Amino acid sequence: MGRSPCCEKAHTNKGAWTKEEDQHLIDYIRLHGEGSWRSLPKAAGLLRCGKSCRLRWMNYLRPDLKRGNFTQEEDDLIIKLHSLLGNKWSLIAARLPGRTDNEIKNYWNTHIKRKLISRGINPQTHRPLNETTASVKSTAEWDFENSPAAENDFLGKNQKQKRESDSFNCIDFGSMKAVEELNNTSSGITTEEEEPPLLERDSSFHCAEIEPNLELSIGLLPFHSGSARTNIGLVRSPATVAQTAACRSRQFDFQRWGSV
DNA sequence: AACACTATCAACCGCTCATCA
DNA sequence: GTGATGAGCGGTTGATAGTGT
Repeated sequence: MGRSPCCEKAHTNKGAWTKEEDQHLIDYIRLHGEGSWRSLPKAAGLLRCGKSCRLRWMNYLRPDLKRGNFTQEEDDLIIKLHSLLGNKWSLIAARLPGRTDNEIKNYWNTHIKRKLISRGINPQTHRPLNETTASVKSTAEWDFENSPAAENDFLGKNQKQKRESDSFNCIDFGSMKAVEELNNTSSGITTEEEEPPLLERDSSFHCAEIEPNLELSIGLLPFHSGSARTNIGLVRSPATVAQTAACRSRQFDFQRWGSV
C-alpha cells in the first residue's frame, strides 16, 4: 500500500512561483488564514501541492519576513545556536525574528560553514578540526581544508546518520542555565576566541535519564510566530512523553557555556 | 564576447511526528 | 493499540546570477 501522495502530481505546477500564484496565495491566506495546507491549493485555485504552498508562504510571502543580508549579530547567534542545537534549523530560526529555517540553513551551508572551516573549526562539532575524539573520529578524519569534495561527502552521510540516531530528540533541557543565557543573548558572541565548544558529542559525554519535565523547554521569545512544534517539550503527546522518558539524553557542558 | 566555474537560494523530496478515528 | 492523514522538518537539487579566464 504505502502512503498516499501529498498531492496529485499530474495536475500540479512545479518550479518557480509566478507573481499571479503568489498573489492568489496571499489573497487566500489573508482571507482564510494559514493552515489546512493540503486543501488550500484547491480552495485557492492554485495548481500547486499543499506543501509547496506552505513552503512558499513560510519562506517567502509571510509579511513578517526580514529580507536582506545577515548581520554580524545574527551570524554569531546562528553559530552559537548551532553549537547548542545542531542542525535544528527551525529551532534556530525561532530565535531569529524574520528569518526562516530555510534561509538560515542556506546561509549556514554557503557562508558560515565555510567561515568556520577556514578558522579551523569543525562546523558539525564546533571543535578544532584537528581534534580527534572517540565518536567524532570518523568526522575528524576528513581533511576538509584540503578536500572540499570529501567534506561534502562526509556532511551528507553524517547528516543522514545523525538523523537516524537523532539524539537531539532526547535533549535534556534540564539545566535552564543555557536557556536563560540564550534568552539573555542580545548581541551574541563578539570574537571567535570566545566561541566555546558548547555541546559535547563524543563518547565521553555522559548521558542521564531524562525527566520529562514539560516546563523545561526552550522558551520562545515573544516575536516567534512559528509552529508549536518548534517548542521543544512544550507540545508533547502522552506517547511522545513516554518515548522521551525512555530515551537517553545528552547534557550540555553548561559550565563552559556559563563561563563565556 | 564566450565559455567555464562557483555561489546562492528557492523549491522539492522523503521522512518523522502529532493527531484523530 | 493501530493505521491513516496532515503538518512540518531537514537534506538535497537545480536554476540562475555572478565571477574569472
